[in-house]
Amino acid sequence: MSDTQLGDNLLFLTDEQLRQGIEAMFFAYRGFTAAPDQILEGMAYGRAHHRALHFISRSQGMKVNRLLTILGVTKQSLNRVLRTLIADGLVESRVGRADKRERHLYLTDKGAALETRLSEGQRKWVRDAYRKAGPDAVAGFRQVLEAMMDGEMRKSYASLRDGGQ
Amino acid sequence: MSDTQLGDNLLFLTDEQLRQGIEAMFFAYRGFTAAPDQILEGMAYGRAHHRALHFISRSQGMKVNRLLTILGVTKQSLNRVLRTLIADGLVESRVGRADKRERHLYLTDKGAALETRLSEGQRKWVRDAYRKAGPDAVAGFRQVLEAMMDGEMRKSYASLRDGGQ
DNA sequence: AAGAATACGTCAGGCTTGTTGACTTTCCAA
DNA sequence: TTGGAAAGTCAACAAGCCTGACGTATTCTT
Repeated sequence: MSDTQLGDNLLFLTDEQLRQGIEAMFFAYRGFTAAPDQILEGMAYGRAHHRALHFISRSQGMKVNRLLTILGVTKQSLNRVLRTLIADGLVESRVGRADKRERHLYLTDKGAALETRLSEGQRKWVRDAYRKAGPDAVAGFRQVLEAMMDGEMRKSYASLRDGGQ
Repeated sequence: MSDTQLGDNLLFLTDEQLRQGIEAMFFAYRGFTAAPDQILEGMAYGRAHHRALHFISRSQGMKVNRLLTILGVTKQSLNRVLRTLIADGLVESRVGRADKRERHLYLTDKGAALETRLSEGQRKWVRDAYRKAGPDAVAGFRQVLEAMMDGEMRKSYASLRDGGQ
């Protein structure tokens, strides 16, 4: 392979390309969170509540500890969010059958309703973007995102995808 | 086109696929910001400072108003950040030559040094992800991200890319 | 020249979300 | 059985964002 060809093949790794990618990620993430944020606004809940609802919905009966790992925050931080969701009757916390230290989290009907409302805005946004970009672009998108996770996150991601507890 | 074929072609738009995309975006964004966050940690600066440094670096002489639009925060919020950066000698604010109401922002050598240090960690992260995924995936990644921005952001994004002021 | 509009800065106060530290309850193993 | 580890809770604090109101300098408009 000649130097010129090598150069051409690696053009997508120039600092300028990387900077553009970084900025694209920044702007896209804002668009990505805008829809649910808007619904949440003035609702006494925030993005943290949305995230908790999303993952509990995704994996009903999930233990607090697993949610902690997935969200990557301290348990104290999660606890405040969880406390309000439980107090407001959106989430139910059941003591573990085998191990009574554990708490298993479930969405109530009310919680599921809000989760659906929040997710639908976001899914619509992503769906429209996917449709515009097309299936091949989406495949690439997913590949790069997966490569961008660190080891722990990739595990969480895979376990959710595969329906693991 | 048969129903089966239609179904196959649109499989990337199922709710499950969209959910996975949403989760991938969430986990990847965390990986994406982890490197600079770690450097910042214990440094009296936060992610907000990094963002300001990044965009000032990208477009030296940028007006406060433009930075405000790009970041999508209130002027009070930006001002707190800017004030400390200027006080610490990382950013210089020069009165506009033509219009003296304007302030043009520049990175000092010290500011540029920190910006480089922060960006390098992030660029390395993105570069490694790009390399793993390959050029075609990166092209798709960029396409989807651009489709995921809203109108205003896409303008900001394009103006930065094209070196506009 | 007078008033409106623009660009920027600042004070005050509030909310969400993250942190650390100290604590209880429960389980398990020496 | 006793001590350590694990799961979860309560309290206090900080970062970072927000809104609202106000102040100042400059420029545009009439």
